[in-house]
Amino acid sequence: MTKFYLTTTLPYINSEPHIGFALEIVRADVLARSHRLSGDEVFFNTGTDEHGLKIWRKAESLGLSVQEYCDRMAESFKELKGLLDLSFDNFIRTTDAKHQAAVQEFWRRCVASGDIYKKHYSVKYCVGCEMEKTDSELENDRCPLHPGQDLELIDEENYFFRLSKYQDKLLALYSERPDFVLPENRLKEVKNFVASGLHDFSISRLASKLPWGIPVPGDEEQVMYVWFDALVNYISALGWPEQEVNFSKWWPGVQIAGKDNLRPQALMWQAMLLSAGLPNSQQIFINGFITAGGQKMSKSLSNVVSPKELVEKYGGDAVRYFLLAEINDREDGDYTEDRFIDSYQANLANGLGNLFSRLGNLAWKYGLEPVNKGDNGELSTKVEQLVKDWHFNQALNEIWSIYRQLDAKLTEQQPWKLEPDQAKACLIPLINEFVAATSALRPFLPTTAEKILNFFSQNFVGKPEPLFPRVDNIN
RNA sequence: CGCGGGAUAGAGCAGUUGGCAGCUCGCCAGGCCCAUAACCUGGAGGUCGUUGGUUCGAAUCCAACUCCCGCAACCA
Repeated sequence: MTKFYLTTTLPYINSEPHIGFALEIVRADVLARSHRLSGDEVFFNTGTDEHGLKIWRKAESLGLSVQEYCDRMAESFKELKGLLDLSFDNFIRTTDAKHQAAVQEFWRRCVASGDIYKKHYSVKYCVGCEMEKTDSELENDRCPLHPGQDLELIDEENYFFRLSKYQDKLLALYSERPDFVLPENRLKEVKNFVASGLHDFSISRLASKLPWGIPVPGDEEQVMYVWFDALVNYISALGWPEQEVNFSKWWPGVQIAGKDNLRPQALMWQAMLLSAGLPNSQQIFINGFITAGGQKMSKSLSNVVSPKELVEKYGGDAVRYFLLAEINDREDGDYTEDRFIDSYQANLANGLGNLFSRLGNLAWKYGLEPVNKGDNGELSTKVEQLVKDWHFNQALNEIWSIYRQLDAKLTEQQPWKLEPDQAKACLIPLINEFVAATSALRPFLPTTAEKILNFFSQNFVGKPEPLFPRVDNIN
């Protein structure tokens, strides 16, 4: 039995779940389910990233205590499990005591490797924005949003991580393992970036300015910067450092992340692991973004799509289907409600749903015997392999091409015109084929696949219920 | 010469090693009537962003160019 550890990134809880995170966790879920079905032992981790100034301020603006705010948001993210039918085994919060202790131990290990040092750090601060500004954010050395105000210079002492030390080791890692980051152009991207030279980065803030963070061991005046804190979750979730056995059983694992997370995951985190003397991740898959009508989703454009609203309207499997079948596996994908509806109507209502009704009705009318779970070895092997290579679009295409063939065969063979015995003889192979194809569908649309398999594996006591109502009946 | 992605039928996209341009939706015409007014068959519709090169042959390889979109370090 093979062991398989898979984790999403931890979404930052400054806002409600985003459709982009739904994409990430649904893909992870398909991979986890697929591994379980092939008999692997799976540990699937997700959770929430809860520290940092933005969270602190957000809670303040809502008049909540920061802990209360975090608790509410963590609940909101946990709701995705039921809504999207997710099968994660662990939900970690970076405010968990166990995680905080692990991060502090991780910090000590990096200190022991000589990779953490203190230095003065001067930063430009815009009073108008109440934000630190980097040079790249400035125009003519002024904040573009508040050009009338002079920037303040703040001189602060922070801890830095010696990222520059790991340039060669990271480059070696990338060349030794060509599938370390997928898709390969993302590996190329991070490789180029590392080759262009790395600078050390600040990993702490003054506690007086940032009260919501994990204390730096041995320095009460400083708290850790959120990235350093959050990345460690991938191993603290496994019980590191106390549960040594469990940790080495699962780590290294596979990570999935959005393309904005390429550097933190494939670069910073890997350098941190090297510093702490731990093995690098096994593989990192980078998702593209979902645009809304071709535009980047952002709060200022108020075009952010909520996965929860979509699920409430169309159902969890419908949302899973759209994300898995219509969003490109390797590049950005686009969402519009029209696109969603078109796909839903064609593939789920008129496609799979209607085919199920056709076959289900005929099975009931002709009083067929229950069908044992059929097997299409060729199809399931192919689909399994496609999933492991993160080709979700193509995997679903393979299954749907069987469904289309079955629709055509039914129309061609017209069992409803035959004598009962002949009709049965005609239907049985078709239903077997349908059940076998649907068996391969289980990791993608677990609820729907289960309904179909259950229907055909029992005595037929009536007409089947529609799986996906037509859109005109939803609104 | 900052990094990377994209440009293929009205729309959305596939095209793995170069070998007669495909899929889904939409549209038109037939068929079927088991089924969620669903399903099936056929058809119309493309100088594969531009220009040049390699080749018997290029959407595919090479070069230059045009347009669009992300990112450009402490930003989930």
